[in-house]
Amino acid sequence: MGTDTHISEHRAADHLISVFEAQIRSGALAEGDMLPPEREIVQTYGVSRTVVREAVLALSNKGLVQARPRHRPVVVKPGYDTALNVVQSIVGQLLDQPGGIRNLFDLRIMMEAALVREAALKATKEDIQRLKTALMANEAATGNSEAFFRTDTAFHGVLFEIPNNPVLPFIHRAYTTWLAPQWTQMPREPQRNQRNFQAHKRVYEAILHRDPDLAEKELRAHLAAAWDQVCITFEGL
Amino acid sequence: MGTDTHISEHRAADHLISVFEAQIRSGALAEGDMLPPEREIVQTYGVSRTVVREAVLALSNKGLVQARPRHRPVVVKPGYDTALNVVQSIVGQLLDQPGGIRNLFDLRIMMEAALVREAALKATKEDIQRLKTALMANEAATGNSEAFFRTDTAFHGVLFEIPNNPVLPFIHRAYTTWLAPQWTQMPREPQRNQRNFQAHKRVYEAILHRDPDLAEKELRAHLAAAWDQVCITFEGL
DNA sequence: GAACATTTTTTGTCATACCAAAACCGATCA
DNA sequence: TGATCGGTTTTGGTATGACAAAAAATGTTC
Repeated sequence: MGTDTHISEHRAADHLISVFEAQIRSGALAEGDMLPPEREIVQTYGVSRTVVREAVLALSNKGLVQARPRHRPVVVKPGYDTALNVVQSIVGQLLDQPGGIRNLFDLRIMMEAALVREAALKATKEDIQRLKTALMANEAATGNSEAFFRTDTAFHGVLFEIPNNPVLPFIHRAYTTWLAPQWTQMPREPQRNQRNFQAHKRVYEAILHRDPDLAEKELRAHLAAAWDQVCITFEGL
Repeated sequence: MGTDTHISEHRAADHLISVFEAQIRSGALAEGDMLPPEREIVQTYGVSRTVVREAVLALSNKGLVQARPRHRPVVVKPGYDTALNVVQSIVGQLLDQPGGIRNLFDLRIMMEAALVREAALKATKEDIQRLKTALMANEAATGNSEAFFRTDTAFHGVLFEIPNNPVLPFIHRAYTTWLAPQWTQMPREPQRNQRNFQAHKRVYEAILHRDPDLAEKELRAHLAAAWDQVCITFEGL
């Protein structure tokens, strides 16, 4: 019931954390800056090194600073790049849930179906040109499974870029960085690559003809086939 | 495994972290169990309390244990609930980006447009009944802005439940828990509530008539109006 | 001015100590 | 018997000091 957030009680580190977080967000600590040495923070804020280290560690885990061992922590502006790491760990957790793979895959289908609809309705000439370029690269790579995988994700990536919403490429990156390790070890015969390319081509042509229903249909068929591949590869369903 | 940043150099805490993480995932440490006392871990693994505390803190930040001050950390199985907190912080970061509000709102429009399409095509009788119940509660609350907000999100929540994908309600919760604080302080005259309810009703009826195109159109109109409200409330665009 | 050797910082880790809150336990009392 | 109350033990939060090793800063030599 009680959705936690009982931050009621106070640890000394929490204060330090919020102080630095504010300094980072306000720009007092710019990106690339280094945090002061631990002993200096100790003197400045009158706390023990224990607390300082705890606070810095928390900032590091929050992604606000990047702390390599034996190096001073470096400030990183919170943004899409820093968020990516966290999202990836989230995706990992979601995948561990029962049916996680299927659920995330379904979600991807839903999102990408919506994407091709939008693309069919609102893609600019430049968008379509980029799609075509990606498609041609995809075709050229049907013989090389490794290269085909790259051009495959690139083609889908263009779809995520069309709505001009930076959150979408972000999601795509989070998804593919999970996918990549699993996908690459799947057997990919050239004939299957050829079939996938043809599917991409049909989606592209539906977008070209400004037919959202057809684009969605082709996209869903393509991803359903991809899911079958996944199923065959990982017996676990 | 090392989904994290750089596995380059070794901190002593990293070992402990992976040990406990393995124990949690394998079930050796079940949900609700408490981690051993720090001093016991010290003796077991032959490291200092500094390292133990650092490891526990990291586990806590990872969401694998829930550590209230002065209490023993309690093991939590990674799942949707634990992931929620992290996602909320991510959403916060994304909102801080330039145009973040607009981008996330657009994303929501896109997702929910896809949702009502699916609902119009595949909603069961039970789904439609739940939608109707939520709609009626919504209508009954047009006079009370606070209650209307609750029934409003509940109605949209039902939409996220229809595809039977637990990730979708998860996303909805992450979205609304951000939205709630901002939304509630918006002025909501009953007349505006009435208009929002009518919009909900039109979406519902489109789903009832199995008309995905109309459902999407009504949903987009509804959310576009909602965005105008947001714009009016927060000058910052 | 560049390559090398040396000194100083700074982090990572350990050990110890103390306080206060929590948990534990036994005695008391209804 | 069972609940309550008080004190004792455990345990987490913090402080302090120390040391090794790596990094950074400095100086030295060619």
